[in-house]
Amino acid sequence: MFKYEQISNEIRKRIQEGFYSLDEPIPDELSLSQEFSCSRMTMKKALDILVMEGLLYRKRGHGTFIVKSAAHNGLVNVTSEENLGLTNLLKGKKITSQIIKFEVRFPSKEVAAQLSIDLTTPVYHLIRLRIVENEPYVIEKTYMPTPLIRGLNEDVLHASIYNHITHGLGLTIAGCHRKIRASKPTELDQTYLHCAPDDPILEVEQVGFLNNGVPFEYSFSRHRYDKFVFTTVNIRRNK
Amino acid sequence: MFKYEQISNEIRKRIQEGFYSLDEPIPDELSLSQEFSCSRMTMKKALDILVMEGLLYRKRGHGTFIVKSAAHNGLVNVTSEENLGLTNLLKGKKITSQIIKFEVRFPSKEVAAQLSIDLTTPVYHLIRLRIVENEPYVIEKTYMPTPLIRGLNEDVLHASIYNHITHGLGLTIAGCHRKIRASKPTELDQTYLHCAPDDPILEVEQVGFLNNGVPFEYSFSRHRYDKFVFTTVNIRRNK
DNA sequence: CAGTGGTCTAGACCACTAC
DNA sequence: TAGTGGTCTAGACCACTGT
Repeated sequence: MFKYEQISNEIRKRIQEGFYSLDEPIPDELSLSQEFSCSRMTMKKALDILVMEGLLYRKRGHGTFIVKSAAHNGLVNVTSEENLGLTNLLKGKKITSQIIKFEVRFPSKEVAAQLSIDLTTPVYHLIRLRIVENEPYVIEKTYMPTPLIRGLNEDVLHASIYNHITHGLGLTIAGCHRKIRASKPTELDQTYLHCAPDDPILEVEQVGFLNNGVPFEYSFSRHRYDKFVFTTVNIRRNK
Repeated sequence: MFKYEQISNEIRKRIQEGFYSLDEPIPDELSLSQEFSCSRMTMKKALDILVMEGLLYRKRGHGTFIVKSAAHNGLVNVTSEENLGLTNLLKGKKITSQIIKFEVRFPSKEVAAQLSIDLTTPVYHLIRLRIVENEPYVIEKTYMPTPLIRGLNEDVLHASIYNHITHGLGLTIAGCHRKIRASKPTELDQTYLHCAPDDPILEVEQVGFLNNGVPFEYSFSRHRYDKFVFTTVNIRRNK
């Protein structure tokens, strides 16, 4: 735990508890760096985190302020933009998986391109239905390079692939690129998600990559439209 | 234009032009800071930008590498996460707007809460159909506080509200919070977007806020499912 | 061990804002 | 003019990786 993390955690707590007034700037960077016994650069880095989280904004020559819409509702979009897999997102709920397909294949051109592998590297091709509290939520179609994601078996597929990758294989997930769109339900969707022919689907196409920049999964997740919403926080970079 | 921006632009150009090998790390931070005659902190900040853009990744104790999936396709998701309005997104295309509703009202509880105003502050309530090259693309329902967004008129509504806010009013847009979901088409959607009763809609609920943290718009944009896809890049924060 | 990136410091000057 | 945040420096030590 680094100093700037400790400091930003402390200030986040203060914001949430109403320690600072909403109508005035919080103390300036110099004062705060003295209070926390750190340099101004470290203070700035701590505040940077809260700015990125949408809790604070800065006004040059004026001060640093609390974003009102972040303080007035209880949500406080702390560390949005996670991608830990459904199992970790819905902790506490009973999640099960039905395996619809579990094969090894050569990749199509498209899949090979997305995974940065050649056409002769086998990939897992798997389709899972994810069920939350006995209700179908999402169908995931996933491609993963077999040399990278070893030891995949039915036990893993019934639990959490992400936990297998991070804990079982010791790999570190760095992030993902996503495309989000609306789509009409396919036959597969209707069968497994129990949705009507006119129920829309929220589809997320995703390339996940590791710590070392290697793509490890290319997936299409098709979500029931009444069960999912994707939230993003966009902050403009400093001009 | 700051030094770290110049440097990150130069390195981005190099990556895109294949100046650096994909199999080796790019030069280390000390060498680069010497090449660009800057401190290591500034070099780090320049590289930070490219890491956030998904072009580079770092491996502690090893070096800084180019993300293969970013180099091998021409897309190179540079400065993703923009929110400049349709007019600026689709530059070069002919965009027109049909005004469906343009009223001033007192806000509902929900709208007032999202805009951080009280129930007695009037808001613009407007609905626009945005048409690209003579095809309907999206219906936008927007609420904006009248004291904040002054000078709204039909000319502005037919052009670009975002440009009015930034150039006309001299305000600076800082970012937005978005919720993205799939939805069934309403009567309004079907009428104006010319979509079938079973065509899904991609809805984006958005609170936009200014430089000074004040929310300036609360909107629902309903997109034709065959015209839009939302792209996000998620990078895990340094652990 | 040497080489890398990650953090942190104690200053400096600049740009912008309000008074 | 005084106070703020934004940038930048020249160094330091630490954590991690490979040989």
